[in-house]
Amino acid sequence: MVHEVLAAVLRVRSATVQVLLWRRALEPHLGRWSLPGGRLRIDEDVETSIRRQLAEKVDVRKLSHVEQLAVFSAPDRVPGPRVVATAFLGVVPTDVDPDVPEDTAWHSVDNLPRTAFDHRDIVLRARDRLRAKLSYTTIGSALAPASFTISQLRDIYSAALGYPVSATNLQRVLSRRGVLEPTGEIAPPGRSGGRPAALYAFTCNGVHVTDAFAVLKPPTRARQRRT
Amino acid sequence: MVHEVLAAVLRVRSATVQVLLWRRALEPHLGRWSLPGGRLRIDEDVETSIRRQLAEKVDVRKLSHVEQLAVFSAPDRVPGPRVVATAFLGVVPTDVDPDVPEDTAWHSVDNLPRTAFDHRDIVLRARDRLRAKLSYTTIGSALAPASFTISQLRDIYSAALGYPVSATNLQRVLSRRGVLEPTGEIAPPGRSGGRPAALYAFTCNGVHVTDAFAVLKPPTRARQRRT
DNA sequence: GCACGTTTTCGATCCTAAGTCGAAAACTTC
DNA sequence: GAAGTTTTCGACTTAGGATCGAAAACGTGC
Repeated sequence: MVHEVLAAVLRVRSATVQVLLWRRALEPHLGRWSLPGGRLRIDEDVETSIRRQLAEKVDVRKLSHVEQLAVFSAPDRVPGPRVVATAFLGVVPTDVDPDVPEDTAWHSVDNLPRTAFDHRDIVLRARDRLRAKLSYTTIGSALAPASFTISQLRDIYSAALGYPVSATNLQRVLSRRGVLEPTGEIAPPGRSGGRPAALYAFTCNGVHVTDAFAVLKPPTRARQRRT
Repeated sequence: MVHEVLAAVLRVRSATVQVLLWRRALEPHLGRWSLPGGRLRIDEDVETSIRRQLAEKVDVRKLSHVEQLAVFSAPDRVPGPRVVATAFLGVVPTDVDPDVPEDTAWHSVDNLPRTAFDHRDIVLRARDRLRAKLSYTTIGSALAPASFTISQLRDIYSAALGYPVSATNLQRVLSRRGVLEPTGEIAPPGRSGGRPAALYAFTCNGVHVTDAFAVLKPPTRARQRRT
């Protein structure tokens, strides 16, 4: 049984969430758009494999985040011999613009072209995962550049979530969680003036779940009553 | 490449979280405890497969919940030919006690016996997933019986989370979310007296994420400012 | 029958943290 | 210097979880 790895690599650009797709040059589904990936080799685990294939095929070496999404295993998901796929969610920061080959391009996830196989399902699943994780993890740090103004960060969050976000609230929520800190630098004001914005950066390296997002927390003052 | 499906089936019993394991009768790792599961057949997807194998092997037909956990794919995770595993989290309510074969038994996840391969990692991952999901989904309905008192539910949550939970708070949190409702019936008081408890039931069928657990919510009054 | 222990239930209060608003600050261009 | 822009910050409101204690409803023992 063949096992393949696929990745929905997402980024935020021009106020939309985009996914990296490449146009199939072979049957079946010639001309349709599909996710990068390929066969799992015998000597690598799935995460190593997807990182290798992304680096080889589409020149995305500096993904800011990669995580498992789900296994897609419907027997007829691709024509011909059985192929089980492990799908990944990948994230690229807004400021990097990796060179991509001729046959690949970024597409808005809200306006996908004709996709191959079950890849549309995978893309939408990846988008939903990203949105959900913005609430309770530091995955925003994978979307944002190394340093940014609060307005820029608000635009990223707004685009990823699909609705307007308050800059004031965003700053307070992230600051309270201790994942945001000012760099001390100041960004030059825009062409139309306005107060120069302070630059911020995420304090965390990597994406992790924020503690204290959970409900039904453990008791604060350890009363050792028998429940 | 061989693909197998495995399940960490969890339940709460005697104030602990337990997992269903069976004792290997073959080499390698003869005598160690391992997760139920087996090979993926050519004509079934992974979820169909794990449900079939659980029903066949350990007589667990009425799982209250099943979900994908992760893919385990280290090249050397099992000796011999390569085997990639899709791991599942399964849940059984506290009140049912399925017949299990001779060579299987429930073990506390906090005190696991000698386990085979990477199955210990899978069990611990399943436990963590269960704990996290108690916060923001209705997975508690999969742990609990069809009807229960608040005290019983508190004991289930306390055991699953590993720390004492307030019955008052638990009831209010679940009620506010609209997933808990009184059945109208009354449970008989215990041997030592006490006010008889009202019986409750979950209003939801199946496990789903509670909306309104998210932070950075969409604006309530749709101000259409250009953000 | 009545005091006592037990368990459940419910209201009241506290507190943390998110959502909202508006004014002040700091720049631009005209 | 006046007007327009954008950022920043404090103050307030609101929501919802955490905690406490009293009242309710039962049994038991004297």
